[in-house]
Amino acid sequence: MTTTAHTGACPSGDERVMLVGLLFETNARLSRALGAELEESCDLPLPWFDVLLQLRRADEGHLTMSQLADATVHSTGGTTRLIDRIEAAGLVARQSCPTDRRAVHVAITVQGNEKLNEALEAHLVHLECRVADRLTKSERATLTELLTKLKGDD
Amino acid sequence: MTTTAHTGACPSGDERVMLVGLLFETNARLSRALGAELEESCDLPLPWFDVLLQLRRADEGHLTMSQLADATVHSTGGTTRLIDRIEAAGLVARQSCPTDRRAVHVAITVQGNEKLNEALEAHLVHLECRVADRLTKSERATLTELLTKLKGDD
DNA sequence: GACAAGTTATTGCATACGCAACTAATATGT
DNA sequence: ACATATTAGTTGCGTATGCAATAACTTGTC
Repeated sequence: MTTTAHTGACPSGDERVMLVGLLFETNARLSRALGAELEESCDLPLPWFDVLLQLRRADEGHLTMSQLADATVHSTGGTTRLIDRIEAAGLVARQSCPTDRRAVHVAITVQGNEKLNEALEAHLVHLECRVADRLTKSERATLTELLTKLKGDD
Repeated sequence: MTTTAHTGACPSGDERVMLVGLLFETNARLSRALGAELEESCDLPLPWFDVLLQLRRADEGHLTMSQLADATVHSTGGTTRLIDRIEAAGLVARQSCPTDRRAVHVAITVQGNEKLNEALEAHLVHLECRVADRLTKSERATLTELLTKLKGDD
């Protein structure tokens, strides 16, 4: 009797299973490529870029650690360490929240803003080859719509 | 003079930047949720599930380490350790390749096959809520098509 | 106003992963 | 044929991250 096998009639090729597999793979390849390119051109890790972007988009110009953790889909513990590193590099600053002494506001610094501008400029170039050359504007709109639905609210 | 700022006219809201951000976020939330559910119901980490799935889909019933690394989008070093763990659990087996003595074939074991069947069954239930409830069959087909284009060949 | 229960952030610990260096085997070019 | 280049896999090392426990604070209830 052999110790291995590759039979099995289970739906390993099921359309939905394939779809999420494809989503995971596409994300992995794209984030790997874009992350390497961003690191190469700007010396900025992708997770740092994500943090800076979330902060710039924030209404008041700052977010709490929890909000940032949720926005970047990290644990709060991971976010603490991530912000530690970005803050040590001078790109963001922690500030005490005036209305809740447990909370910490994270804001982007002037230096962080400059870095983000530089990174966005490079990122857009990379996106040209990796995204715009592969999907038309209307396909991108459709994809945005479908991903928004898929993401859900949780 | 303040040390922080949140101004900046750069295209942080650019349609393409938003799209890849959405892709990353959707992937993170979905893989976190599905991974936790799979771990909960089958005690199987998502990366292990991915490996087993890739092996079952492989033509000959086995893949080399390099093929597996590419299929799962990991480094070869990471794949070595990953297979170490899955092999220690008895779900896959390394075999020497008859035609190339550098290469190692990885095959799914009987036990791995059973585990995969169990996991697929559970996974399909989870996909029902997380995917099928959010996208119609035709939307899923469109999404598959767009992601395939976006993934590219690299 | 005091206490219980929930929330916010940080820390210790464990682990998974990538990179670069290395070894072994194979392919290529002259 | 032999030297060189290429490829396959493993290992050492560094690091990023999640989980669970903890401390500080807030909120709701009586």
